[in-house]
Amino acid sequence: MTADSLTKALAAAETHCVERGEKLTPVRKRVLELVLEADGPVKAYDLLEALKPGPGSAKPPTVYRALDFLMTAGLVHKVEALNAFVGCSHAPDDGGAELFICSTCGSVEERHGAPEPVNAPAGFMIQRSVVEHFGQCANCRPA
Amino acid sequence: MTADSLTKALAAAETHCVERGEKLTPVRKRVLELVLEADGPVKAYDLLEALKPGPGSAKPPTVYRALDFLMTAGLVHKVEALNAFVGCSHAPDDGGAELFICSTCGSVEERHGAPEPVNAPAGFMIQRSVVEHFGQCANCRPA
DNA sequence: TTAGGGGCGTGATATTATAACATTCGCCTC
DNA sequence: GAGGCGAATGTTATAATATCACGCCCCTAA
Repeated sequence: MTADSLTKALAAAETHCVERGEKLTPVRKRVLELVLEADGPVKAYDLLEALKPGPGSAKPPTVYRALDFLMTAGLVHKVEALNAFVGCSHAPDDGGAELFICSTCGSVEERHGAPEPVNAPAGFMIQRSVVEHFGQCANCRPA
Repeated sequence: MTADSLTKALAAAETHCVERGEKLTPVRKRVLELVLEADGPVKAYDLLEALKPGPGSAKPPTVYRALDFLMTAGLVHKVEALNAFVGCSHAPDDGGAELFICSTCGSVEERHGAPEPVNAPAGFMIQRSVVEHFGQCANCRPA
């Protein structure tokens, strides 16, 4: 992500939060920035490291609270299979996304609006779906 | 799962392993049994507790090694979003399954053969997919 | 017999995440 | 301005999940 688009994304995130009646505080904004800057999924404790140039502040709850907020706001997704986090590249419209993660270069592509599963159990009401595909992206695909 | 079908499942698992040139050792068999007995996803450390009636044996690596083996053999699936494990209810044919997990009663339904995602990035080659749906099963669904 | 490998025991430690309580800050009301 | 309230954050500790590293035992094949 370029510096320019990063700035835009942060501004858009701020607007999005305000519309929801919430605040994108400095800590939250900084965490979002770090997640967006990364070129792939980021670990919570890597964020924690990045957050503390100074001596004291930045303990685990700090980063987990920020991540929780950002996930609830739809600005960040958790990659469950990696215990890592990625920035949401779409308009933060809904809660669910389909992720395509390249195991070679770490890039993540995000898709929304996947169809309902065709073979769900009868009467099952889906509330949240985790869909993560791991493999090789076009660039990393072996010839 | 009834005691009878549990016995059958264990026998089938044993056969399956032998066909693959592998051994369903007592530890592995006991772990599989515990996973199958449970009526929902099981945590590794709960298995660990269940494994040690005696004083010494059963440390984390024991159960994780057994789970790794069983997952590789296709006998157990990991629920990534829960860091928990479920027995495979199908013939252990392939590596991927689609899971429907009831958040109320904890029951898990498993489906195989989901269609390829319709909107994958161009050229992306999927190697492994994690698909987990959380919600309410027909029995637990609010009226 | 003697390696060699697989499976497992064991102790230590790494990694991921949360609980519980204190503090600060803005805001509203009185 | 004083006081109270709630949201956000700081802080300490600990829980929960997972792996590393080493060594032993057993089997088997040369």
